[in-house]
Amino acid sequence: MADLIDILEERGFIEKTTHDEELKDYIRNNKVTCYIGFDPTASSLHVGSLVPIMALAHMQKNGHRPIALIGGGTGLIGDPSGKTEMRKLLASEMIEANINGIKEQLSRFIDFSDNKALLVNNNDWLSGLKYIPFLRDIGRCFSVNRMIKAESYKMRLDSEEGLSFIEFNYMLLQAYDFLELFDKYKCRLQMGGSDQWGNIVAGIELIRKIKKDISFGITFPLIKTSNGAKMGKTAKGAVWLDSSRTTPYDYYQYWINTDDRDVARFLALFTFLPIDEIKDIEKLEGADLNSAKVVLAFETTLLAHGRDEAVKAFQAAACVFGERLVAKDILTHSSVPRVNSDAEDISVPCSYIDNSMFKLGIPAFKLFNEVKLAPSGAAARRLIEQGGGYVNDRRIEKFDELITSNDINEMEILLRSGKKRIHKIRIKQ
RNA sequence: GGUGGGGUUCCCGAGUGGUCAAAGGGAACAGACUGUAAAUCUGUCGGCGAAGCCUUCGGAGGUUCAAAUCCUCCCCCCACCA
Repeated sequence: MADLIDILEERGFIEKTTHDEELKDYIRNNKVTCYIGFDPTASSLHVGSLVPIMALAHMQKNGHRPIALIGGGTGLIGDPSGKTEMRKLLASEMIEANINGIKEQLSRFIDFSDNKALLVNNNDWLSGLKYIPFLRDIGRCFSVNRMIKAESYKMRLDSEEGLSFIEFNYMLLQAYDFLELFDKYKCRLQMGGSDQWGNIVAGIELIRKIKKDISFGITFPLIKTSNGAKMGKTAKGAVWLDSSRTTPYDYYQYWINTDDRDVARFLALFTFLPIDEIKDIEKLEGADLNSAKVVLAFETTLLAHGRDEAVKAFQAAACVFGERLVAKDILTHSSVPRVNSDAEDISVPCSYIDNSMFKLGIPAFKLFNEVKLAPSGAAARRLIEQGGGYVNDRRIEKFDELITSNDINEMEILLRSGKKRIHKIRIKQ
């Protein structure tokens, strides 16, 4: 069995582990079951959850059994770890809907067939807990003195907002989850973000106290871009894995715009390309990295949305920004197209507008607002006045310039905002 | 329950009667430069076809020619005390 810890380590997944040596031995010599929890706070996961997802996928690829635990029960409470503010409490119907969305997304990365991986919802065992027995059996194992020293609570304990009792309990519930999975599935390993360290250790100790048995934890580093921004956050909000929230094209573009310094690191974390090939990328500099970014964008889109969407996004980008061929000798395991393709910009955002609109003409700024290239008429106006508005690659000079039938090419008009955002209008007769 | 301090535009945060669509910073957007990168510089950054008008400073009323700013009531947060 391949040495999973080495693989994860090499690819940048590991920040800290408990019992380093015992953990390595355990994984080397056993088919292990391991779990990671996901919060059902939204109906879709986003790029920020990709590290744990990829970690589970690596587990599976190396012959182990991952469990994705969806926090349907704990989601009703909200994890305060490392957060400055209390989460809004979610209604249980919302959570139920979110769980379904998340399930589907996880299945793109992890194979849940034939119990090769499990998906569980902790609501199944948490919602039926009885308070008094829980306090007696589980609560007694926790020292409040220790808990209030936990790093994960520190921020909130120091803050003005404080920490509510319900949140303070979160640690017990997560520890109980681990115990439950240990019992049911012999799951001895929990992984999670670095903010989960306290919760993970709490579970390990609970298992030791109640079961007199050993278990392990691994935390991932918090992945930031070299710019210091959190992964997957843009001004428009998170970059989602759900194609109806973030289109495959935008998803692709998100990765294309990766900072130079992050390309190799992200290839290791967010694709399954062989690490040796990725190491070669580290030698590249400057514009040479652009090919590697194409591969990164292609592979990540492939994982999240499938081959067809990845190819479409690739072609759309070629159409808008010019074709960029990926050299044959880099990242050879990637299936990114490497020869000239008949570029078709099928995944460019597009809307259909009636021909009659253009008979009389429509002021450019209204059109930009209409297709949502600008959030308001005023914003569209500013955009164009500052020279950022284009029709069919021609800069628009006046904000109220009329866009008419003359601007239609083969039943299409291409609008562009700045350098990167485009929108296609197809004409309806 | 008592006392004190707060709630300002996407975020942080100034503003204590007109000069306030509201300083400053961040984020964002556009331009120049570039490689769909970073950094830097410049401009913009509530809405309206832009003239002026409309909406915004926790909520509802009120005082005033004029209210983010003063008064009343209410809601929420925080600290200390009980």
